[in-house]
Amino acid sequence: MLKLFKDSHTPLNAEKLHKKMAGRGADLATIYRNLETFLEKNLIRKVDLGANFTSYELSENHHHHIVCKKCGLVEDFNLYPNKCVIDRISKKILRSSSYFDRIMEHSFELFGVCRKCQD
Amino acid sequence: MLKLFKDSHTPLNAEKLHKKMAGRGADLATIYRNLETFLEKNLIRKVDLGANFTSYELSENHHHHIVCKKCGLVEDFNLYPNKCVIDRISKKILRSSSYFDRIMEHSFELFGVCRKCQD
DNA sequence: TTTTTTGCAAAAGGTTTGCAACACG
DNA sequence: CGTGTTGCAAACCTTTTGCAAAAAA
Repeated sequence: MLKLFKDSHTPLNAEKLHKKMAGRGADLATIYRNLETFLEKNLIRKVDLGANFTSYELSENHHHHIVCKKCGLVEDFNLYPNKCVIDRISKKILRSSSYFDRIMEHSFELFGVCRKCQD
Repeated sequence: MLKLFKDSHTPLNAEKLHKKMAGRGADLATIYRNLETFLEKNLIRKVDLGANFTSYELSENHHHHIVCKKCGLVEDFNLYPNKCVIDRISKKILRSSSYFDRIMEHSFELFGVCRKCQD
């Protein structure tokens, strides 16, 4: 199942994984249980692309996404390789926070309309 | 219902709105329908705080949140008033994008553990 | 044999929808 | 009246859970 993630260039959700595994019979319940396990081991992380379901992707190679609101096209981006823009900003924000002194994760995705859908 | 949003310092979800309206009988279905209407009019926007439900807040006064992963405490932040940090970054990202030349929205939330829960 | 993982079916939880009753212009 | 809004109940969809069968150790 982790291989499916490696072979995919976009985040996957349970449904997509299920389809990709069709034949080698992996039940949806099993998929969800495996996802849970991978999350605990920090092998994957949740990605919210604005849909009514959760997607997942490998934790390695941290990056973010631009999502087309019409067709769902997903493009990765990573301004500075090996160093997330948000980390620098997070530190600044943390200094001005009244209740937190530790940040562990962040969500950051852009939503627009891709060139194809624009026309 | 919009007043409830104005009176709240945190994003609200359908369930919370329902409770706050208890007595003046607003059905959950009605609440969801109203939320949908407000979204279309851009009066409110969706906020994903990592839970299994969607929260909403007024569109005015754009800002983002730090969420405690343990107790759910939400703190707003806004590094530069009236000017979202992300907008500047978005432009840079857009320049390096192969498929997009327009971005309309973004998600950006931080997740950590608040001081109280840290102990 | 003991432990862990799987499939199936049922349940759960949030959200949406159909429809008839109601409110409003 | 005619249009739009509400409540209720049922439906929907994603995700979770119980349990017994199957696989692995």
